Amino acid sequence: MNGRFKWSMYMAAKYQPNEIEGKWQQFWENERTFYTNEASLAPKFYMLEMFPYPSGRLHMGHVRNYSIGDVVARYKVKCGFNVMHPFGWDAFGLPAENAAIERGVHPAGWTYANIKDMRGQLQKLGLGYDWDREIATCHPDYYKWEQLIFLRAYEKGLVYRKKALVNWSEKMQTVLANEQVIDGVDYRYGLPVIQKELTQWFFKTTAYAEELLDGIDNVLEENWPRRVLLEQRSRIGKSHGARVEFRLEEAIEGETTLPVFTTRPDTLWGVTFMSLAAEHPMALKLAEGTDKEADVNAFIQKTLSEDKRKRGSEDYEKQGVFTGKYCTNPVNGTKVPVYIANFVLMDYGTGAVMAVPAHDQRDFEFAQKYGLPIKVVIHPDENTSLDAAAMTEAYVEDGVMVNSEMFNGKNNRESIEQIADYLEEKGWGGKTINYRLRDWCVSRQRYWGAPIPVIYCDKCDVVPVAEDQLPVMLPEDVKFEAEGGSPLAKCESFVHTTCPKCGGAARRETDTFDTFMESSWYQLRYASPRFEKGPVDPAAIEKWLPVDQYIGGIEHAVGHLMYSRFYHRLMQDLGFFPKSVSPEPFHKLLTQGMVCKETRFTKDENGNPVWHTDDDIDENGMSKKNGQKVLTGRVEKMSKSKYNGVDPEAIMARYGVDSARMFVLFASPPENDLVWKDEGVEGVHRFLSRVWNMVQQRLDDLKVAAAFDGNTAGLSSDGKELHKLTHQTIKGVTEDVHERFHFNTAIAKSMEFMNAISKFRGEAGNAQDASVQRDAVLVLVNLLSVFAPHICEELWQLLGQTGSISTVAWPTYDEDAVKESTITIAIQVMGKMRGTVEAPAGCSKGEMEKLALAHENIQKHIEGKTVRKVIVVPGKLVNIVAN
RNA sequence: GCCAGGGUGGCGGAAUUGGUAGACGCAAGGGACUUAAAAUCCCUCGAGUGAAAACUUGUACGGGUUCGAUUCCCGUCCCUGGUACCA
Repeated sequence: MNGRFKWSMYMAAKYQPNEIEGKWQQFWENERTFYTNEASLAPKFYMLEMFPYPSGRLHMGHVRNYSIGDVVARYKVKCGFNVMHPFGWDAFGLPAENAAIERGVHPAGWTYANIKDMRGQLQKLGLGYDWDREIATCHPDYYKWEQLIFLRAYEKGLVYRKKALVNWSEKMQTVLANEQVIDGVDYRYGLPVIQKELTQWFFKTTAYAEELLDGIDNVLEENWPRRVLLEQRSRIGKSHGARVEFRLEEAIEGETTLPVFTTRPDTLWGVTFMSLAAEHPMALKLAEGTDKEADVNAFIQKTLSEDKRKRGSEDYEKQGVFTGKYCTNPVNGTKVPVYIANFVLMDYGTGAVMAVPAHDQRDFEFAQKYGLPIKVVIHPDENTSLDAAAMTEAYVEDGVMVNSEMFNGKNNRESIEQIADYLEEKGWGGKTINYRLRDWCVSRQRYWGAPIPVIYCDKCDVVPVAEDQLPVMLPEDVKFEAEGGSPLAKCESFVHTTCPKCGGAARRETDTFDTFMESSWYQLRYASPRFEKGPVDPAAIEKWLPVDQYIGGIEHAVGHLMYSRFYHRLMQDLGFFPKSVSPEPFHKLLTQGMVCKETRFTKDENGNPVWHTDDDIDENGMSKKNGQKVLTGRVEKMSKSKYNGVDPEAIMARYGVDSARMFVLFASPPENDLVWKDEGVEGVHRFLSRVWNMVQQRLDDLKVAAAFDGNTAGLSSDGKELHKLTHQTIKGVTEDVHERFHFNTAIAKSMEFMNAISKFRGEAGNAQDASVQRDAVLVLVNLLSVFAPHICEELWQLLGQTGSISTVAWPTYDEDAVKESTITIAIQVMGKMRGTVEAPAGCSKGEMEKLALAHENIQKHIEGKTVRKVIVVPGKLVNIVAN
């Protein structure tokens, strides 16, 4: 013990997380540490993670998502922000209905029980939420506002009805969601699913295409992951082109022209036929009453009955049928045959395509198959011409226009705009912009969702439910069966109603909303979760929106994130909150990676894998199921089917919450996939134990030491080093946490700091050393408290500090204290490392060069050579060029 | 096919602007303590040569720019994700 601090002589208590964690969770709840203070004048910070579906079981993906969010929220609290960090439940959805069918439990009961269970599990994670703001989207107080928003949008013409195809199972007499259809058959019986047309409700998302693009350019560009923006841009799919109207031989239902969209008006003179989608409204009409009618009908029926996914697949054979009709190319009066083709999509452009086989590969293949003419209108250049008869594929590159009247000899790319202007001038079409984005179909033929507030009357047609009649409640007394259609449609008491207009007998809409409707505006509702006069309190929106930091899975890159961006603008335009609020709901986005684990398996007699959990394997690596040697498979996303999931509760029970949280933060940066390793959790658990033991062992010294006054003069050289490292660590950790969210490196720096503190032994009797050690330990606990809050609260208290570490200010560093007094200079000869030398900080270039040349090993390397040049990077490196 | 992002020890990952590659952790090996084990602590740890000092080599592969390249440029291979008859 000579020259050292006394160590506590009693046996310090071992780190036992389960004994302290509950206590501090209760403390935060009692003190309302993480509840928003509406009266606070501090700047606001709205922190939000994507809310979960209440499946009933917390999984590691949740632990990761919410741990990341909690670090940011805790950090912002410590930085003095007035933080709003709410939580809720995306509570409508299919699993509840499946549970009802399979186990006879009511979706509502099942859902609320799951919420209770999951809330308990989350609270055990020690997450700092404002539970006063909790919402569940299946609650009428939530969905009634959604119904109101829908009605207002309907009034404004932003909602409409049209026919659309759905997946229909004859066996089950019901509509299936896309995920319930696997390779064209249903998930339950494996029987065929057909496409059936139903009238459904749509939001006019397309009206916002341009605004959604503007938001990306003006607000999100720097703040959202590039990947997500790219996916959103490509989903919106803006493309410039021209509309061209081909004349029909005779009017069909009053239509005299067949409009097409093309991005290549420069190939207009090369059109040799026309292709229509099978769904095109004119498809059936064209052949009506002709000898082609039977063939055309058969072809359309065949195409429509095929699975959407199959139609989109690569090896799908391009087929078509001639309608017997022709239309006329306005620019040159050429009559071209009209075909129905199975590769033309009704969803894009006008559902009709002008076919230019010479310059489009699909049209080329189609023309060859059906013996249609190929007409070249672009040559690669003046000296190279194409021969249609000799072509083996379409020429899609740029070149010189030919056979195109007044455009002959011109560059095709440069002529595109002029041709569009020419069409406009002649009244044959004109410039246009087309979007890939489709209107949003919100009708779902399911029970467990928000009812669409509409009534159908034989006399008055479609009648919206009066606003004072909202909510249209989801009835509870319904039967759930796998077969026989929607429970809501069979619920007589729900369906039969009176018409609000004429008072006669009428029927209610029995479809419910897509669950993306609920998740599109929950971030707005959180600002005033119990507001009774509307979906949102405008004052609260002005105060809290936008969300400053949003965190969630990359799988929502387009779906949820596109719908909520649309919905935010929609609600703003409907006047629910003012235009002064940002048009974007989420200003910063972090998309975290998946939680994965290696898979373990044996093989059955057919060579197919039989997945194993860790518990299925004995200590010799053999299967308890079949006695075979267990093999290790790829690292894959944790899933029930692969048996590679890890139960968060088991981990928490074994290592404690802080270790579980810390591991998911330390194992990799948030945006990467995380590979789960039990040994890794043990590692961070060991680290936390070392912190715990260090504080316990030095507690007596730490408690009696005076607060460090910042005066470094009296410190021993080790003391000076520790003081410097303290400030360097604050700087490094702050930078890692602040914008980069690189918690893995922040934790690594804390570990290095901890290792240095453990090694530190102050000079005997040096009070300044004792103080600087105290300062270091307090800083360590403060920094770690955002990652491992429970142990840090306990240690903070143990160290005799008052208050909660959760509300103590984040430490700040002194720029001078961070600076090194001596620097290590790297010395290279011809760019190769040959040694290092210590030099005082601020050492001049000349001195650096002198020190480098004097280095023993360097002399050896430059011996007998001429020094041509010496490159000196101040404070870093000297490179000697010699030969 | 197209678009995007990657490829660094046995593993997860560091290296923020071109300047000492491999921080931190895991695993592994060796040692201390113990009757023993666990726990804990100490040491080693990219590959090769060497007793050591040191040297060679090394960030998918092949080139280039540079005094100097994991980092910048060109080409190739591989992986992951998104998207796909988009007219």
